[in-house]
Amino acid sequence: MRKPTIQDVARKAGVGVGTVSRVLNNHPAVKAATREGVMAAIAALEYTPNPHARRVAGGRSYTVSVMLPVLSTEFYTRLLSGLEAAFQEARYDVAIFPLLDRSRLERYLGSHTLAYQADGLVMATHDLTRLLRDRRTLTPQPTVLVDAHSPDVDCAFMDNVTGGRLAGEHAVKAPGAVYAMWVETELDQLFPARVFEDRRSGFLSALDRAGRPLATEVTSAFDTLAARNAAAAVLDRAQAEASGAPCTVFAAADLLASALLDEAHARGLRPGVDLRVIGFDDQPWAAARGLTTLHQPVEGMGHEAATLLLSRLNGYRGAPRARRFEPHLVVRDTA
Amino acid sequence: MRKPTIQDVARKAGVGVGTVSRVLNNHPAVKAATREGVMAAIAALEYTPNPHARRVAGGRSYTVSVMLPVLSTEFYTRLLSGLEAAFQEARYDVAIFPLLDRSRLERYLGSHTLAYQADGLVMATHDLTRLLRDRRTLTPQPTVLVDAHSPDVDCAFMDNVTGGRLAGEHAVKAPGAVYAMWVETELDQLFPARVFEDRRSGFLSALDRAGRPLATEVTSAFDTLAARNAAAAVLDRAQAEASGAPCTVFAAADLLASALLDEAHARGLRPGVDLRVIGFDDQPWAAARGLTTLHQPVEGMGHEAATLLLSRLNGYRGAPRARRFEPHLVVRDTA
DNA sequence: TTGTAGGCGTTATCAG
DNA sequence: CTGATAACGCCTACAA
Repeated sequence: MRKPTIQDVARKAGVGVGTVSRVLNNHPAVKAATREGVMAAIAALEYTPNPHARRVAGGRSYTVSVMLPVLSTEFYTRLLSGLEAAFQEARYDVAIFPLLDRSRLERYLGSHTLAYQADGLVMATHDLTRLLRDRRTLTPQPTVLVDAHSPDVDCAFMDNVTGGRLAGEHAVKAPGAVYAMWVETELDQLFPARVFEDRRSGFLSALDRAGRPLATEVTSAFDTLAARNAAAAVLDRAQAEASGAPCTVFAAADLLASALLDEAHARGLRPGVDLRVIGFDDQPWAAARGLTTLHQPVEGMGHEAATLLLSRLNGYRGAPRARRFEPHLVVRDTA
Repeated sequence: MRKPTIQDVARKAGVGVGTVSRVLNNHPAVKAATREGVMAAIAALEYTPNPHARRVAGGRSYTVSVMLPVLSTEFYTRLLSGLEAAFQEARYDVAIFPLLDRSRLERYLGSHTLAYQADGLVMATHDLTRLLRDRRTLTPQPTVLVDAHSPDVDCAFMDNVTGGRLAGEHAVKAPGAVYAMWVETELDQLFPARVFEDRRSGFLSALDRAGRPLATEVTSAFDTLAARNAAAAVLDRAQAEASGAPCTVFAAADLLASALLDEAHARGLRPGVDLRVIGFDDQPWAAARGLTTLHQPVEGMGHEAATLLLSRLNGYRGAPRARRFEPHLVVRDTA
């Protein structure tokens, strides 16, 4: 029960291996009839080309590596979906390298897999290009950044400043006082990121432009309990300072908004009536709870990053390209 | 600046490629002097063997695949460390496949990487052997289960029943009432796991053997806020039912124990004096907070799983082996 | 448009 | 012990 090889396919289809190879790499110069015969043989034998042999033969391995921080947050799940969809379409496999901690990074740097296996590399959130270059652990291979940007390489990133600005512009449409809840800057010192700083600066600029002050802002860890406490703190302030119009609270992540909704509910406050809430992320449950929030085209960003890399793999030479993605406001019941 | 090949090394060392290959695979039949010369050449050239070529020629790629559920919990980080350490020692690379959702599983099943790249497969927590066999997506390759068990394949697993029992035996050493906090059964229906059921059955059997009743038990989601609420519920009960002796609470996960400690503190209760707390996991912070808890040799389990797989890869044929690992109680201040 | 042959970097076999 | 040399599965000229 050996795995079938290109030889087997050629024999079965009654053609030469060269022809099989051509249909595999859909080379144009193959007669339609021949192609179909080969395809049939491939299907019959359940043949899959051996990527290692492909790689050795001088070509490519049709796999790319993706390095990203901790998985399991919705953002990275969606990002991975976007990337994988695009790569799969182009018949590329993806190898995942989660950067759980520093030692793992070291391990990857010395890894054969990173150095050899992949035809290209996508790095999410953290720009490690310089690090990799210094270590010269890998033959320079096409690289693309996603959810991060650098002038040196292709990148696809989310414009969190714009996201914050959109939230701010929506917030000031109502007369009440404005509050905000932020997330503490990233946990891991090794890989600083600045999404929340960006959201904040966009938000503040919008308020500023409207001549509106920010009443109070609180910062919370990215965890449900901390969020609930922060929500309570905000509502304490808001209720103490209550003027006529309902206040607006911008929660810079839906996790925070969820806690705020819970806390408001516990206090008998009706979101959308007694207070306005604007979230950020548009998590799956947001629609059900009527949360007005910012939707990020995360899959789209992943897809675009993959496309950028694929174009390089197909030989594109040119200056680094930057693709910016904008969140958009989804207005629902809470604001 | 082409990457050096085995040819380059052979030339530089003044030997044949066969010899270089032998030292690479540390074949015994190489004179020490020759070996050193080759090693020197390898170092000088910064040569690294091309795993794809190895695969094509010799049949093995020196990489293994690891399929596991969501990363980012401490347990899996430690598990991965144990696995990676052992594999790295044997000069194997590891490819990680996070099973974030069902669609991703489908994707993996059709993946070249899973089918070709790996010489072996380790599956954590979920036994997907049957699924893979049915799909026959891959040439049957050596497989090992870790944190799960099955009579059909090698496995290394944690004995949670024993862990629960140890907690129970420690709990009944003191006279007060006994309470327990459990974690809701796993979120994802696709991959049911039963760690908490096991911990519970061990715990209950110990109480039973000691002729002691369980006063009250509560179940919580695996999340800090839910845990805090559950902790409050337990303490409400405990304070209402208070007898003379301090009660004992077994929190089946340190996440729960942490919330319990917080809630106790908020109520002015002194752990270790006014109530006893036993956790489970021995998370990094447990020592600092003086938490009595169960330590699991997670890295050891990972290491052993890797060792089992490596022995298969080295040709071991024999009945499936099961390696059981036991948590042990770490007694600190809280109980 | 297609088949044949050489080569990719290693391992494995087989003489010496 | 070691050096040739034939695979390994595929791609890519080159020739037909």
